[in-house]
Amino acid sequence: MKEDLLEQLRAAVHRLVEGSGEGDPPAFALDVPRSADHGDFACNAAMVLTKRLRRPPREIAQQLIDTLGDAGGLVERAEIAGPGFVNLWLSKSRWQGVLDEILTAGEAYGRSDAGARRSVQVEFVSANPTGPLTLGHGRQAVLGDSIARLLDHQGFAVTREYYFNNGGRQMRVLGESVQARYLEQLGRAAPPPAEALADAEASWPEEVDGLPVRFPRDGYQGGYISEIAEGIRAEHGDGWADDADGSRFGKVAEETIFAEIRVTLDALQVTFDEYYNEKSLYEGGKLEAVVADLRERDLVYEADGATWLRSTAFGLDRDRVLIRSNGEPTYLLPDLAYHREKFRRGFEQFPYVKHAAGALGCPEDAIELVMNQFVTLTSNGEQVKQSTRRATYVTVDDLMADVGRDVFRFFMVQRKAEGHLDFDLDLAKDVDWKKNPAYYVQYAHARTHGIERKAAENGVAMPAPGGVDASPLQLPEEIELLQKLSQFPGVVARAAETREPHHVAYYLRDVAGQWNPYIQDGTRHRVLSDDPALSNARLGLALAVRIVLAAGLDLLGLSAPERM
RNA sequence: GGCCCAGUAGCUCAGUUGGAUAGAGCACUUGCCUCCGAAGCAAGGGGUCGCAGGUUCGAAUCCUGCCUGGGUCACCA
Repeated sequence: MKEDLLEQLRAAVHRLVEGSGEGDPPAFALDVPRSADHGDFACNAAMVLTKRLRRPPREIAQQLIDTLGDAGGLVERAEIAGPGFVNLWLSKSRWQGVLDEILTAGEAYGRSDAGARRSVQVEFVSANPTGPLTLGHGRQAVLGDSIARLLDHQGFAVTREYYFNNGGRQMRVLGESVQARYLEQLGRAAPPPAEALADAEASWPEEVDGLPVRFPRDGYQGGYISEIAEGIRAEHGDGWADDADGSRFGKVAEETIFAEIRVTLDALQVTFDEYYNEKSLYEGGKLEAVVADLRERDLVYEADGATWLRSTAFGLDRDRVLIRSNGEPTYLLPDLAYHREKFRRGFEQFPYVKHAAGALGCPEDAIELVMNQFVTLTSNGEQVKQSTRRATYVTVDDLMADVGRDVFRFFMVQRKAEGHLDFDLDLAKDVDWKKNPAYYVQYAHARTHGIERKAAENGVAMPAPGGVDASPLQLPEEIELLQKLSQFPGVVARAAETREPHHVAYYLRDVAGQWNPYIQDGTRHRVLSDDPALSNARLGLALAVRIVLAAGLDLLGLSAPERM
């Protein structure tokens, strides 16, 4: 609808500027005005053209209107307003036509082949298996999944990938943490003093009450570590007590934790096509190859026993360590190898959902970072730092147990990604989740089914696509509803392009915000009436609303219930 | 201190490729269930869009400076 009009306007503008000199006509906007008094659409072309045409905007506006005419039957009325806006009204029948367009397209309404099946990889969550998923991970999970759904909806061939790190220092510390708890449980080691644990700077005694303190300085303090140790004890008794290193413990811990992460993701209805293991990069000489290639380009040098990446050559602030002096690579090296592998696997674009950790100097435009800030927690009016290691966090499982998947997802996707998401723990307990916008939208959807059930009781069938005469839809609120529904394809396209699913969430709230009052005010416009033609048209409207709401909810990963 | 993000109603946030009178939810006040679903509807109060300049027909939106909050500046990831 809007595109058709825009095309007509472009043509009209083109005719106006003909012979006025060189260059393309300047860009102008066609917007849906806030106030209905300003038309179905408003165009600022006349004001934008003043400089070029050297005439007052209102004069140009009049000329534009004359040139545009009825724009091939689209425009019913045009007015000049304010400093030179051209306000345009489309005929009612145009808007009524939206109804059948939606019903005919059905589930496909709003879909697009803009992506042309190009392959896109969305990599997200990518939490290392060192503990349960926290709210921060949950936000990434929901955000990344919705972006993947949007891109798929817009015709891209999407691969969802979880890249995880189970090699290196982090996992070693994890294993040592479990081992220490295991030995503590067997009475062969002593836990570190509580006050030392609480203080990040404190030093630890070698032993307590004659027992060695085995828990590592930067160990993981969560209760789940002890549970894993108990599991090992239940299975192996004290058979692992004399292990010199923690690698066996680390393996068990990794497997246990990863299994739990997958259960959580499952509950969120977030799925992945691939779990890419950092360890696989250590094999087959991939890391060495990266270093060698970089060295060839003089981007690598040795200093202080470590191997450095000359990242200042890319204009970054400082150089980074690729391989530590103890021979262990930093995360950066496998990460570089990982991205190179991505290209080798043929992906063309990578919206790369990660924390705002900063790009690693990869110059390819194809790597996109969707940054999202941490979820901050407040309790008693104070900020609580989330830390897996120090076991100060709220898990996805905790919150989902309280509110369920749909509310969780809506809550997480409702705010744009780069903003902070502040989560008040105390408020969360008091909050009435039934007043959540997620329910509001789902309720609007369920009501379309309620009406269908009522119609069935009355022996009235739902209209079939292609067979709906929408002309009985004459009320302003009915036309406005159709206008709103007609915006869905544009909203989805923009959300996919900008990787901003929150636009969909707000749009759905708007649609529900028009539909719920419409249904409620049954005195003015009952869907089911004595007038068969009117009933049929309004049932068609209910179906159209249902199609759009269901499609939108699905893009956000929410269910579209038939009753609540 | 450098860089990044943010500052919009009491609270949480939309709106930012420049458009007309700045929006929503929550909270608060007042009404509404013999009526297609009250997880709802109607009405109401609530604002120096952090501050100050600048750009122009027009600025919450763009530019400059400043203030405030957060993040980040490791041989952690």
